[in-house]
Amino acid sequence: MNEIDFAKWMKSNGYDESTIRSRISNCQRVSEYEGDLDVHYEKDECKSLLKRLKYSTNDKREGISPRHSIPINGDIYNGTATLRQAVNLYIKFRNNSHFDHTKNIDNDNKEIVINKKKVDIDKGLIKPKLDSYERFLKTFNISKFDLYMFGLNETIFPSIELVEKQWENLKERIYNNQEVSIRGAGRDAKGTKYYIDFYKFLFGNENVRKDPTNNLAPQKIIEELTGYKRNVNIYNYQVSHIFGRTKNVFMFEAAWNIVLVPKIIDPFTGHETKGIWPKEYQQLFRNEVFKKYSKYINEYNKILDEIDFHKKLSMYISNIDKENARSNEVIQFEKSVKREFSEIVK
DNA sequence: AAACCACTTCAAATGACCAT
DNA sequence: ATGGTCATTTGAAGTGGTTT
Repeated sequence: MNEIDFAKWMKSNGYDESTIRSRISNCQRVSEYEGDLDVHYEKDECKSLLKRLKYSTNDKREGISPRHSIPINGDIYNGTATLRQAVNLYIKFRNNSHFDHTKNIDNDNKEIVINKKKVDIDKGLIKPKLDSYERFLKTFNISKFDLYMFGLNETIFPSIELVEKQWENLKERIYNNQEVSIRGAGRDAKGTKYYIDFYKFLFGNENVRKDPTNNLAPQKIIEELTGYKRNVNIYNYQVSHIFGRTKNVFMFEAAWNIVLVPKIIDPFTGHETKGIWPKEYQQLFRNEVFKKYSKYINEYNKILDEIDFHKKLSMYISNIDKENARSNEVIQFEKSVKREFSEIVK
């Protein structure tokens, strides 16, 4: 649970300081007994949790005990209603936080310190947060929102017709034993041989290749589809896989998974940046992409079912096991391939 | 012992919905 | 329209503990 940003968000929405404290306490109490709110949010936008937090006047009349396990030392109806409301507020915050606190990022750099002992702050045991990106934006008077918008607007996507054609062609190659590339897997690309072997088993395709530079195929694809050639007519853009999964034959070469990202924005798309930044930006970016490419994302998810991926994988793994006792390499491969073939979800 | 603080619980205000 | 019922929302009151 992200108390600090939740507090900022409530503040920017005009909530009273005491209300802010109350709602944070409420949410913390729910988290303590029912699990972290962020986890609930990621799982199902807290739907199952909210179900348990339902308690009507009728329930009260009939003396039904609450469906949640949070102790309430008082009126269950009222208490449950308060907690439910707090969770709903947190959901609201999670749903539009990336828009709301970008607006007033520059207004005040004052930390709202929640539930920290005042002495500790005075003694300097708790330092206010310092973030170089925030300092940078403040110095040059750029709002976070504008930076994000720059990133979204300047990211180059291939045209949708070309994406469509290329995707059909890619699937055809996969299913018809033609050449397809993947990125090398594991240290020194040792895991790649398992991938290549697995694709033989899965589609009878014997022509899956490890990309020689780990990025040659995507470079070429983006060049063909957009007309931009690196260091010839385009500079300081980075070829980037939106959904990763570069060892997955369906994903490494899929044009709908590849974009040109301005290098200045790249830190927000990757994992080297810490804190809320990449999370926020990725959320915005993903929303855009889900709108644009929902057709392909759905199709990809369906393919996972159609090829019966999980069943085939366990068949394949148990096959290797017969010859080759359960080695570390195989365990690594199994983990990796499951990630690479995971469903794409918002 | 007074002031302060975190946290929980409660009561009142509000508004949606429904039957009349 | 009117009144009743209910869920939701809000912040103040209450509680119990710590700090000054």
